[in-house]
Amino acid sequence: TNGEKPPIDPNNPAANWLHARSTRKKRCPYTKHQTLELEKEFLFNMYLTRDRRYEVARLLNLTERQVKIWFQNRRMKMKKINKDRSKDE
Amino acid sequence: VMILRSRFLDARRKRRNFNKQATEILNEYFYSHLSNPYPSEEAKEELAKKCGITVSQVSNWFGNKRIRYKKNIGNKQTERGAVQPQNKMQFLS
DNA sequence: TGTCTATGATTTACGACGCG
DNA sequence: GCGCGTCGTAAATCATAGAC
Repeated sequence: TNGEKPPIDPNNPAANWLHARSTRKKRCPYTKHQTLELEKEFLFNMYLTRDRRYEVARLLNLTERQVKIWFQNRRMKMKKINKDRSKDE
Repeated sequence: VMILRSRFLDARRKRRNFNKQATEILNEYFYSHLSNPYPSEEAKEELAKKCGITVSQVSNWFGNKRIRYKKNIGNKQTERGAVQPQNKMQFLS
């Protein structure tokens, strides 16, 4: 839903495949401590209540949105791991 | 058996570069669909089978390829190989 | 053998879309 | 409509095979 062309557009690379959000927050790797605590919380429950999300965010100095998205990504990761394991025969 | 199994799992866990033929197949698909290098789930499955890798690995490869290709535009990286003179990228006007 | 860089995998952050 | 769910992805980063 927007452009943001790479620096150059030599001839016609046919690379119109969009994407490239200009307003996106840059990825910021979490600290070992943050990741460890998030993993512990995930072990306790894969889904967060509103209150728990607020508390975790406050404790780890992350936004609630970051915590919410971390859990979403973590659930996807778990799904992939389970899929790979099941293909182990 | 446990030892063999764990050894097998360990061996698989280690990353290995894909063999030349697999890379050629993936590149051929990529460059012949340059205007829209996003294989469908079905296409990914077929590529995975032909390359002897998993669908996830195909997805990883295309993700890496798209971003790294973009980062090179302007470079001489027309990358040899699969692009036939009679390119297939048409329409989309 | 000891650098490095290319490559496959993983980690953040969203957009698109679904459901209650 | 909102709010949180999944799915597929971009982009940055990680880990280390492998080339040199």
